[in-house]
Amino acid sequence: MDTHDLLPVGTVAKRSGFAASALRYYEAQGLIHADRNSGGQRRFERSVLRRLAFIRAASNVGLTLEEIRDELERLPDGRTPTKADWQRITTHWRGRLNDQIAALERLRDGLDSCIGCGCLSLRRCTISNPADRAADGNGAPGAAFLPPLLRRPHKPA
Amino acid sequence: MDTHDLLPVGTVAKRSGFAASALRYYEAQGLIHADRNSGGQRRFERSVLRRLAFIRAASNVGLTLEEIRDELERLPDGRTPTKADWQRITTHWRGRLNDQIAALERLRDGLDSCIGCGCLSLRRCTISNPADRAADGNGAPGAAFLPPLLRRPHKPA
DNA sequence: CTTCAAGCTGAAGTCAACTTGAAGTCAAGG
DNA sequence: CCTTGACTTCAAGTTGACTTCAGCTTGAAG
Repeated sequence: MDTHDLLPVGTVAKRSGFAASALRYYEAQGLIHADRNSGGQRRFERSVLRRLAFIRAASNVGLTLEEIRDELERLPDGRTPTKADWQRITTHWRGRLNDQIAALERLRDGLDSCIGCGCLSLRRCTISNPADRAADGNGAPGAAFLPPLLRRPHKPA
Repeated sequence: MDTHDLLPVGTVAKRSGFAASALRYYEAQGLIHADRNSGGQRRFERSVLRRLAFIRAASNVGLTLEEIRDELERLPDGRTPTKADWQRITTHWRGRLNDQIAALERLRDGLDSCIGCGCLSLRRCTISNPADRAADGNGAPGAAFLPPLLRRPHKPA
């Protein structure tokens, strides 16, 4: 309908919910592509909106931009994912979400089991020591190690 | 057994699993306290280990250091939490974990419902638009908004 | 007494994912 | 033609939780 179906950055920003600065950043990082008009301004194809939806979904799932770029690069340029692509991807994502959920549940359940005990024992407490490591036998409170639990703050406005 | 039961920073680091630099940082941020010996070196009371366990637990649950400090400040200085303290705290934490778990489950279930559809519709897809906002009626793909899902990366070694 | 690991401070660096700012260009309406 | 708002680039700033560095001091062992 427009000049040639190409959208300037502000329009893409409004329609995608990303700030224009984020779109420029994504372009610089190679996650999205933009043509330029004669004056050097970005002109996005409409398919970028779908790509941005993918980016947001992936980032909601907790992937870093680098991982997202990798995943996008495995798709032929600009192609809409096929059913097979999409199954591979969602399988990956679902695994990740399940890991995160499981880690949180372990934490929460450890919390429940601790209610009222007030222990916070460094070597026994599931909350300060979720993965049940650090039970070295030398009497001293064992070191507590971190689980690679969560990803990304994602603080919007 | 030692001079007066006071631990230097390296020992606390080893026993707590935190790096010495992190301990100095926590002291600077007011999360833990250290006395000084005649030469100006930190000497920690053993109770700091329990406090550090608390800090690690809280940070595993996803609290920021600021929130942790607030929570610690609500306890009389250095006191081991009473049963009541601990119940209040774990209730708070459990709520937070449940929120996070629920958010992830919504995401995962949306993912399941999308398998094979390959849609990634900006206005319909639960993954790119988890909170089901952005259904403005004007034909254009609606903006996708972020849920305030997760906290803190927590990337150890 | 020597030695050197361990400690000290304060400033600066790191990481991710952007945002903000400055200074200038482009495009569309009147 | 002029104005205004959208756009450009590149550099620097932001946040949280630390780590690293430089340069110096302390303290325990031999």
